[in-house]
Amino acid sequence: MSNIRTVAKKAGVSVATVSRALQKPDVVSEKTRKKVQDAAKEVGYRPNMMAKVFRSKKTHSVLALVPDMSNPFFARVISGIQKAAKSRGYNVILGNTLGSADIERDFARLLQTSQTDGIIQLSARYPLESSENDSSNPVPVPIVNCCECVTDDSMPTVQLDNQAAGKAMINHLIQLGHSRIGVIIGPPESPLTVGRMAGYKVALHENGLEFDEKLVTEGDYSLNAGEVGAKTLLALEEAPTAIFCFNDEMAYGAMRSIKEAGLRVPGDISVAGFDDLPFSKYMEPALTSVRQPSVDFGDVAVEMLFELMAGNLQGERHRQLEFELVARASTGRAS
Amino acid sequence: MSNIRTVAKKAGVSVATVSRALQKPDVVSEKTRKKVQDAAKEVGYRPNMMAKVFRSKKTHSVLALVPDMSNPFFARVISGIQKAAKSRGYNVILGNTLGSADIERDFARLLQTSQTDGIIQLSARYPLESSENDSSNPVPVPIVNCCECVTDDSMPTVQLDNQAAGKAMINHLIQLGHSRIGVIIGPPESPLTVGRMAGYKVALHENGLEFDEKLVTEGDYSLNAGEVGAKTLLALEEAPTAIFCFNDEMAYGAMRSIKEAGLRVPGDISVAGFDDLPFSKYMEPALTSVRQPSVDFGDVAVEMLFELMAGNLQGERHRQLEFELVARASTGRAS
DNA sequence: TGGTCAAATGATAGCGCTGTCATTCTGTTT
DNA sequence: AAACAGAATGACAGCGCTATCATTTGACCA
Repeated sequence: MSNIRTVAKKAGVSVATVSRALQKPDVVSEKTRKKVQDAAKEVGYRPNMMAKVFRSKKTHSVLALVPDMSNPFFARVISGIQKAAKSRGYNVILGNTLGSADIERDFARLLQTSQTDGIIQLSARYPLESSENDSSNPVPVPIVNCCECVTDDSMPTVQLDNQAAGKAMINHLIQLGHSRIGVIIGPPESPLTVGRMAGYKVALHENGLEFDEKLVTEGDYSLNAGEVGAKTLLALEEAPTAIFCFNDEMAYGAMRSIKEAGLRVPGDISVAGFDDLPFSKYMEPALTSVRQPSVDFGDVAVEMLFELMAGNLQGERHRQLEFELVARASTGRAS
Repeated sequence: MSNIRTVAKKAGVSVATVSRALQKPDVVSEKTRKKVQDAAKEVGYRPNMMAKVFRSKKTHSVLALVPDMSNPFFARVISGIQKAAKSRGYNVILGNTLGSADIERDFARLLQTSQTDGIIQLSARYPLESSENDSSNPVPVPIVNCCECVTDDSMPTVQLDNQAAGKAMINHLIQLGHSRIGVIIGPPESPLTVGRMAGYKVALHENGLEFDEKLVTEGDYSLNAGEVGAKTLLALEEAPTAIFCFNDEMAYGAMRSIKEAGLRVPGDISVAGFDDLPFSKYMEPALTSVRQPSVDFGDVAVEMLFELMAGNLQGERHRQLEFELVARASTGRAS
């Protein structure tokens, strides 16, 4: 393996000049630059990036912490992250945490051991031990939260206005004449769930409707959870005429249960989701949902992370992206 | 940031001993080990992994090259890769190539610049320039192909017997009485497509059926491609009574087109997919498909890659995983 | 021609760690 | 007690590169 010294010898210049010619071409004369480039090509020089990383203390990589890679929504966010990172010459290290705080911490340690320059966290937790979050630390820890909000206000986030989104969807259903609206929520402690639930309650309240706790079922965002949740809601004495699921996959599962029970969507019961996955408009009937700008999430998160890493996070610490209510055939007038 | 020297000083030993105490605890006495560990904790020592990587020439990371992250099948394979890698103390760098050979090469260069120890390639191409594939190179380049096969026989692969799988599905349809079976294939040059098509033809031939080129449509594995492909097939003078899509997403799209045309699945036309995504059994009707052991793919690929990196790839260069035909409601007797 | 200044280049230290080899310590055997 | 083996530790070079500072070169003008 040829190194920088080989090239220097070949080109008849110093190693420093080789380094400069290759890293900041504008500070060497055109003649030497050419000489160095030719020499490099001739000896098949490939810079040892690890040496560079070691010396320059920049790994040029970011860590993406994601609870579940095979969740299509996250997959899309990640692909946005990766694209944005790549365009800045950065690599993405994948941290599939399976929702475990231990695994998260484990991965986050990559930051402390100089293996990554920053972290984008897709779940609601601050991934480092709190001792590391020491506010006495003058340098901000380069971590950005994406899609989820965190209670810890100091952590920069890019997120949706989940309350507004929840409210918008419930309003949509109320306008269609529904008054008993079931919800299949995510983990109750998640800020995301809390936000959407708040929107749910506000919308009910503003329309003079009572909140009924029995209409709230908990799920884990899986197809199966939607199936089970819908069954639970259908079994109620006063079953809802509409079900709002906190992600599309649960909505798919819910629709399955409803059809199995011999009911029609939306004839007998309306179903709405959240995320608006590409598949949702292919559902039968096509699913009403709240579109999240998944790829943009990745984009903005990377942008914020870079500002943070550069030490000049300008503007909002908490940025909000726009959602869009996409009304399709799965929601209709209350029967 | 405290370094190894700080710890050495604190513990009253040499830096070499600190390194040993932390990296290979069994070669130092229990007393010093304890001393070092305490000192390390006291000064908050975090080893600089980049220095270690640089020095030891092992990045402890592998690159996963994937054409499309948001394809659920790939997402699952990747999550298998990441899990297997992590269990060996390795990180996964994500290379979303969007199918572009240039981007692939770009990423693959991480190998040549010592930024990664090995590559798992999820598409059919050899990612490096062919000059790098020089067989005169005594050290095998640590690249494993996963899910796709490659024509280049020298590249280790883990794959399905696509021909057998294609044949099995066609046989299933023939047994149901279908004789005009449409297919929506992937990129025609892909070995994966070639294999499944070969199975298609063999099954036809063995059952005394004619191959009709008009029944073959090309797609790009997207929902939309399935939709378009099915429309094309339905518009044929002699439309097929069954459609076999080379992945599940295209099957979802196809089912949509069929229903839109006022036909029923499987009453008027049967539909089958490939991959058996978790969602497929939630489809209405539930989709008949070929199950691929997606997570296992990742597992085995990592295992092979490690053997390769250790320089002792034992056993088969081309490993095969078992598929399973999952017959569900979307395929039925020919009308 | 000589002086001045900026541009270009060279020389060199050292990033934090590990691998190698030399040295010291420990316990056992004669 | 001497001899010795093996375990434990120390000393130190150096991985390939970049950052820093020193030096040289070249352009320009008085």
